[in-house]
Amino acid sequence: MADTDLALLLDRFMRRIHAALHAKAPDFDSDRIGPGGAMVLLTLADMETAQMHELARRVARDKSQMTRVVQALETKGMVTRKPAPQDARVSLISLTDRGHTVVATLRQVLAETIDEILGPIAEQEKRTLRDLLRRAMS
Amino acid sequence: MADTDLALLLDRFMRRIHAALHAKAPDFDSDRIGPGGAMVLLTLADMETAQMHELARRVARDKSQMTRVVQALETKGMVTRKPAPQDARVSLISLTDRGHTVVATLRQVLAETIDEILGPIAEQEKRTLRDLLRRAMS
DNA sequence: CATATTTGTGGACAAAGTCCATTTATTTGG
DNA sequence: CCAAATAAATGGACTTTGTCCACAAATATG
Repeated sequence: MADTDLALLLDRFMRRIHAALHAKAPDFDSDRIGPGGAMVLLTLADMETAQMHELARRVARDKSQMTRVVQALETKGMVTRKPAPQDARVSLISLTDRGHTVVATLRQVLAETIDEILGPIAEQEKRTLRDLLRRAMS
Repeated sequence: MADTDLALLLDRFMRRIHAALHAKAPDFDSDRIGPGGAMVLLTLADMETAQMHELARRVARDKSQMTRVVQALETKGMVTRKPAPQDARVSLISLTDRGHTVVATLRQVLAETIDEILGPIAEQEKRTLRDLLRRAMS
């Protein structure tokens, strides 16, 4: 029942992350990847290659919006899109070299930011937190 | 370093919550409170009465946007705004009876939703999760 | 008391999200 | 084997959120 608070906490957490990124990352922001683009890039880094609808499902965004986000990332040279051999309907998205570079710096800034936010809790607990979320979100 | 994943996990979590609310809550949605409005209402329920800028800080939104959100909630009869006695600049926001009712149903739906999402993890662990977040977010 | 600072509001614009229709491929079941 | 259903991706049109800036009014400060 007090689970309700979780929503507030999560919301605040995400917003703090975004605010911090916005404030501290000139690189990140000069590329004009938004939070949306960033999530897609990070997800792609995990998946190596993905179809649009997989991607949309994973980051929980509308597929039409995913089209636009990916298009934006493509014109910035961070992802490529090529047709799948077995199924002509699907496009396979993957990171370019530039994309990987961006992900690397993005990860670094993100890690710093999250570390700051998670200052009050111990190293061990962070691991617990991550594991719990991972299990819940799988 | 692998903290990075946390951002993805949190993002997915929040989006799942929003999607679920959007899908399952006719009440919630017929009132046309958005996610933003909902967060404000929940926060207000915790604070009992709050100044605009406090509220804005707590839910991590721009103050000008907070103005608009609160105005919207006010015209829906969920919050009231009255000038503070000691300082004529500030308005004190608080929930109306209707606001409390909405918060109650909102909490219920939210709790269900989160419970579904957190299905994979145990009761005890949920408590841990909540505590960790609360400590980090304070 | 002049000057900063704080609080809230509003305008104008940019970004994100939502819903619906459409096109092109692929399955499916009769 | 082929109509009909389904799936993948895109685009249009619109609403909601978010951001940045300027400003008015009240209060704090030196």
